[in-house]
Amino acid sequence: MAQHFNTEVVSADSRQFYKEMSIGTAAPTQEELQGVPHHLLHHLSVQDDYSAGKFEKDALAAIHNIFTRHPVAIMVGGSGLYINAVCNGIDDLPKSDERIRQQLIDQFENEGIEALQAQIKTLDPEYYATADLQNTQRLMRAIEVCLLSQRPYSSFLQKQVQPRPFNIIKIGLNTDRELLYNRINQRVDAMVAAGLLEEAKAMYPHRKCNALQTVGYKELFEAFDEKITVEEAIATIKRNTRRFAKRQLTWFRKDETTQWFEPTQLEAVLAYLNQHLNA
RNA sequence: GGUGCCUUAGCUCAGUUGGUAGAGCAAUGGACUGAAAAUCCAUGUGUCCCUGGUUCGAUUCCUGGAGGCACCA
Repeated sequence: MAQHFNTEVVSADSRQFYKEMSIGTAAPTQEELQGVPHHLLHHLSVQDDYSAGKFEKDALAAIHNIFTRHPVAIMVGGSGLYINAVCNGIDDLPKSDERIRQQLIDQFENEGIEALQAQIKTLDPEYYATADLQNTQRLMRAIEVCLLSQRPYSSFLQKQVQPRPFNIIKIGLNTDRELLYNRINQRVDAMVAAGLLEEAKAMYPHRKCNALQTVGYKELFEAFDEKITVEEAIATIKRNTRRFAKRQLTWFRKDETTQWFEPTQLEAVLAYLNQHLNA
């Protein structure tokens, strides 16, 4: 598609950002890039902090950069929250604070989820009323925002779509579930054949980094710690990738402006795009 | 060929003193505002191998058969 429009690509894949992670993230090879310039691909190290908020800024900068040369830009990827941040905007929340986050993790481990629930009930009753009270990560983030800002977390959530100075056309790709799962299983085997174990081994010292909380690596770390066998780890990678694909579909199906195609329907996608670009 | 055991959800198995069934895993649906390939919520899955018999009623008991495993020959 980028070749058809003679333009460039912005990656919205939150794991292909990291230059040390190529095999396990199925990052495109030099050959697959086909000479098309790609932005926000392998531009970070696994030790870097990154977030949806930073991605919004970086991606918008990359898109405007492309617009100085081409009338069309293409964003590709799988991380729904990150794509939403670019398409709709993300509210200006305080960014995470390592010290407070560690305090909350300690509190959770010592006092349980009830302590977090009680705290958010006091700090932000409005959020408490609708929050997923079993989701410790989300509770900790909400408490963190309240503590950092001295304001309720819910007061930041505008839920307003930010206007963008460009039109957005959304294309979704999906196929028969059995075929999709077969291809996922084959892809994992191909990763293993391409040296996934060696890549994961090299990342083992960084296993605590957020970037390594990733399907394909976290399971192998368990095998390196001899908690499971390598065969079990590979089977679990396949299962977790299937589940991840299902969650992606759940996320993207919610957006009614997305037009869905089979992955093989390049001509139909191009026809759809041309029709909407001229409109 | 003989003897014994087994056959129940996609898989591994539990169970019904006879009233058509349930765990784990897999799977399915959903949520999602700086950890998002993260995190969290919800939900079933059935000719109980086939056949005839006993019975108001059989997946359960009995006859015969099929398939599997083990041992003996």
